[in-house]
Formats: sequence, structure tokens, C-alpha cells
Amino acid sequence: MLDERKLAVLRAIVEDYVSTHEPVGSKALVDRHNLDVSPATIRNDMAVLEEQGYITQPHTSAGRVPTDKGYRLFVDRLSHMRPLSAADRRAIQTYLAQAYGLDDVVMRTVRLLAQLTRQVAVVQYPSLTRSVVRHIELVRLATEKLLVVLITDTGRVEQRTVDLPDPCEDADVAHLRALLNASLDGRRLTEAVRIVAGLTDSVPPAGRPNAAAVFAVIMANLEERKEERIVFGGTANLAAPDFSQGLREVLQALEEQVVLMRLLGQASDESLLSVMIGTENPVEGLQTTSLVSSGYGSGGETLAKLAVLGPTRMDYPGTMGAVSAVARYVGEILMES
Amino acid sequence: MLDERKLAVLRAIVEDYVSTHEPVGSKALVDRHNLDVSPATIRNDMAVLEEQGYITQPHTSAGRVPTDKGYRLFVDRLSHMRPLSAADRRAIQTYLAQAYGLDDVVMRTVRLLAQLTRQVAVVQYPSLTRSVVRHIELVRLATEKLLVVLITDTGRVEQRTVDLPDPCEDADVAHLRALLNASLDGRRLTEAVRIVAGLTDSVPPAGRPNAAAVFAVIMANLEERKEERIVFGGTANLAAPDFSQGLREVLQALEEQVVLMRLLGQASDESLLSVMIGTENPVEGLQTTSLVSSGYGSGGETLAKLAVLGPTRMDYPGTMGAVSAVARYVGEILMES
DNA sequence: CTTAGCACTCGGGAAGCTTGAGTGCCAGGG
DNA sequence: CCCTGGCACTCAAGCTTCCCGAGTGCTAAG
Repeated sequence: MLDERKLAVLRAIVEDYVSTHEPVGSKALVDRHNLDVSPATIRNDMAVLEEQGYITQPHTSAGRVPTDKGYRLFVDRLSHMRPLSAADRRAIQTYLAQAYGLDDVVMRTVRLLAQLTRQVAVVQYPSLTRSVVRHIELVRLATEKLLVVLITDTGRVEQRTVDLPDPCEDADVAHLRALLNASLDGRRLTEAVRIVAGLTDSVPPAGRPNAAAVFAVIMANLEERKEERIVFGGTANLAAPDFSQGLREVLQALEEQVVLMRLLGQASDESLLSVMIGTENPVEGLQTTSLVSSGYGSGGETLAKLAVLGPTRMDYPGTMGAVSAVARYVGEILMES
Repeated sequence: MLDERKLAVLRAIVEDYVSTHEPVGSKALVDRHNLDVSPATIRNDMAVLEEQGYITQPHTSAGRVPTDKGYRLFVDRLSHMRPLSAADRRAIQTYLAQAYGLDDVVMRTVRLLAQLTRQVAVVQYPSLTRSVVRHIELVRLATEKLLVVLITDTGRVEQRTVDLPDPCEDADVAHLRALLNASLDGRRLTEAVRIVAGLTDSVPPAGRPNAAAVFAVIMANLEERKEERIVFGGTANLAAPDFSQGLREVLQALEEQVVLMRLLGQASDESLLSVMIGTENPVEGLQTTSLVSSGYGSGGETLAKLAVLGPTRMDYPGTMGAVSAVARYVGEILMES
């Protein structure tokens, strides 16, 4: 259907358009790439490509611009991800290695991605559900108020306050703490939920109302947190003067945690690199953008996803390289800490 | 110098310009406000106001626009903060009351401010240095690696990992934990630094290298965290079509923690409401914006600041009312939790 | 199948024109 | 002395017109 040269033409159009941001014409193509044919030939090829929906012209007497379908073909068959330079890799490693605590890792990752790609970076916190309970701490804030702190092996710290039905003593708290840690330490969070549910019987009857309140909070924390936190940055990169259109929508979408969740959810389910282009995107308002995402995690497991969001006319090979590299390094860092 | 009517004219100009976003002329002024004089008279007043630098005209044959100096006078002497409606107040209270944990309070505050004012909200995390140690938790992640978690009375949880020089046992950790909590519980963080510094002697010689490492991290955490974390949101409100200019600079400034710190630092030192207008602002790139900020805190103390950032042509009375109300309610919530 | 040639299209920039909101100034009136 | 009506003046913004040239599709020849 599309012979070798037509594919080359499409590739050239995408590359030129990405770098110039202007519709590309047949003459310019022949000049800038060494296709050994005349502009007229290219025009014929372009006509075919347009007929098949890979490119389009903004208006009659203008050059061609890739369509979403065109970008898709480009990404799937006409390009490979471009690895980062050695210098970049080293910079990533040292910058991430300086992080202390999970929050800092996530923040640094966002900055890194945004800077490397000059686009918007989106990073999801490592999922709780796949990780393991490292420790549970109870702190008495008042006679009828506790702070519950849950620490996981990924370094994540979750906190919530609990209002108790009855007053309590430090001794009660210590007892409860011991019980919880004995039962939950080292368990995966999914198991932990079940264990906590059956724990009330182990508590002396007098303390049960309070214990129940604490357990409820812990279970809620473990279960309901499917909606994980998502952080983004690099929005300044959206303000490139040629992308002012739809900017408001994009910013709005980014600020809606739920929308971001949906977005990342639809992206590749596995740790593979995935690319969503323009209208493939389920989120209204982001249909002029593309999302390059990847899972990341420590060990073999995918804990969460990170992504880069930019206009459909983005440098796919470079962005893919950056996303993939950062995902790998973040995974390594999480392993260590 | 400026008689009563000239001030009224200035006030009217600011109000009209803020609501229409267009230079306001003498005729429109007389029509929309019931000044009982003719346009010609207003023109004379305007000439004086312009001469004194309170207003300016973008070009000859156009209406007048307030200058920064004009806004300043307006804020200082011609307007009062407009309290929120009862409904808004109730909404704020219930929304904030649903928050669990400090992170959630801060996040909700940002959303609230951004929505109420339809501008960018900036919230600083409550300062560590003024709060009190509630609990310190040590968790052994590996034989030579600890997680230190510091919990303060404002509900803030700080975490860092420590690499130990020597291997350690759970018993050592428990001992150290007991020592730390016994010494630090209930102390203000400023005191705590000094106490930790003198604590090495209380540790058996064998454990000193490890203890020293832990102490160092705690002290660093307590001391160096002058640079607090700052969160912002509502950037979508910047994309109003008439403010596209300088948007990039503003977004860039917002993403620089350091810049934001400087900005809030320069704002009112006390819990009072403070307004910085346009070029009064020390940060380059934010000189077309105004910042309405206020301290907030629990009890009598100011723990941190929050602010709203928007174009100089903002609704000052309304914004001031929102900022002030939110600051108060956040303070209350922090008291309780 | 490729190429050169050619007529055609049409967005965008430059130039000219009109419009009208808004001004400054002046002279007269309370 | 301050206010007012009148009047001439200015100039940004919008509209029309014009032109240019990049880029196209088509056709006929190699």
C-alpha cells in the first residue's frame, strides 16, 4: 500500500514539522532530505498519503501537516526511541541519588522529566496496594485523638487522624501499636486489609470501640487509596507562544487528579513505554496533546506510572528516550531506599 | 491635594477597569456611577490624577487605566475588604473539616483559594521551626539503614532515610527511639536542635557512631528546613485570554520554590493581610501581577503564609476577603488536628 | 513511474480608509 | 473659582483592498 519512499516522505514530514512547526511543502522536503526525486514526485506521494489520512493541509495552498494517524504510524514503524546522552544519564543518576524520602524522589523526577523534555511531566506516586507494610505508628495527640502513621517499604508515609469514641491512655496505645505491628509487619497491603478486619477479637473488650475506630481508618487508608496522588510540573513549557490555544483546557485537566488518573489508567497497562496521540486520548481538552508514559517500579513490579505530556507535534523519539530512562532510574532509586 | 471627588473618580476608574478590562473614559464614568458632574469636569480631575501618576492612558484617544500607584491608593484608602457570603463561609468550613492529615489540608486550601478567587493560589506549609515535637519514630529498613520519621503537633510528618556506619539490631533502635522521645517530646523544634546536639553522651559508646548519624539527620531536618515547601494551584485561571502575555514568566516563577519563598518572605512579616502590587513585587516576571497574602496559624502564632496571585487588575476587595477568611479557617483547622 | 511546466488557490502581510471613543482646551455661566 | 457645553483633534481598531508567493494539482512528455 505504502511503498518505501512514501514512508520515508511521511517520516520526513513529521520530522520537519516537529522541528519547524510549520506546514512542510514538497520543495522543502526534497531540499532538506536527500530524496533523489523531484518535488512533483513527492507531491504525488503526498496526495496518496493525504488520501489515506496520514497527512492533511491546513488550507489549500499550504504545505502538509501530519494527522494523528500519521504520528501513530511514525511512532509505531518509522522511528525508534533516541537514547539519552551519557552526560544526561549521569546527571539523572546523581540528581536522583541526592533525594531523601519519597516525596523528594517524586519531586525531583518531575523536574527532571520536565527539563529533559521541555514539556509537562506527570508522575504518579508509587501505589500503596502493591507494597509492604514496614511499620505502623500510633501517636496520641489528645485523650480522644490519635494520629495513625503507616510506613511502607517504598518509603511512603501515610498519615491520618482518628477521633476516638472513648478516652484512652498511653498504655492502651502502646498495646494497640504492638498488636498492629506484630500482625502486619512485612505483609502486602492487600493482605493487611483482611488481617486488620479480623483483628478486633484480639483486643480486650474494654478497648474494642477505640480499636475499631483505628482499624477502620487503617483499612480505609489501605483500601480507598486506589486514587493515588499525582504530581505534575513544567507547565511553563506549555506557554510556548504557538501553543496558546487550548492551554486553559490543558491546565484544567492537569489540576484534576481524577482526570489524570483516568489518563494514566488508559495508558499502557504494563511497564512498557506507551504513547497516546491526540484524539486517542480519552480526556477532553487533551486531544491536541500526546502522552508518552511508562510504568516504573522496583524489582520486577510496576508500582506506578510517569509520563510526559506535550503537543502532538512533539519530538517522539527524544521524549520516549527520556521517559524510558527516567523510569528506569527512578525504579533503581526506589529499590535502594 | 486630591479632594474628595478626585478620589471617588479614582475609585470608580479602578472598579470599572477591573470589571470591564478596558480603559475607562470620562463619559462612561459619569454614566455608570452617579457622580453629579459633567464629563468635562471628570476629564479635568483625570488630568490631575494622571499628572500625579495614579492613572495613565495606553495611547492618546483612549480611556484611562490605573497605574500601580493608583491601585496602591485604592487598596490603602479607597476600599475595604469585602467579606465572603455566609454560604461561602460555610462551604469553606465544611470542605476544610473533611481534610485528614496536613497534606490534605494544604491541598484543599489551595483548591479553595483558587476557586474562590478564580486566580492562582499559593500556600506555604506550616513552618516546622515554631511547632513542637510530638513523636519521633525510627524504623529499621535494613541492617545499616534507618528511616527517621518526625511528627510535629501541626500534623506535619517529615521523613528521611539514614545510612548507618555500623550494622544495628532492633534493640539498639528501640533504645535510641526511647531516648529520643523521652528527650524531645513536647519540645519546640528550636530547642530540640540543641537537645539533640548534647545527646550523644547519653548513648553507650558502642552505639555512638550510629547514634551520631541519626542525630545528624534529625538536626539537619530540624534546622535546614527553613526553606519550606510551597504548593500552588489554579494556574488554569491564568489562561484567561487577555492575560496571555507574560504567562510563561509567571508559570516559571511559580515553579521555582526559591522564588516563591522570596516572594512570600517579602510580603507582610506578620499575620496581617498584605498586598503587593505590580512593580512593588521583587520577583522579575511577576511585575504585572499582584499578590494578596496573609499569615495563618493556630493559636496566636503565625505558622506560615498563604496568598493569591493575579493580574494587577484584580478584584482587590473580594480577593482580600477570601484570603483573610481562608487564612482564619485554616488556622482553626490546624488547631483542632 | 517520474519529471518539467503551468495555471490556480488562498493565507497573510502591507497599505489605505473610515469610524468613533476619548481627549484637551476654551469661553461662558453660576 | 469651579463647572459646563462645545469643538477641534488624535489615534487605535477594524475593514477593505491589493498583492505576493509558497504550495498545489494536473497534464503531457520522457
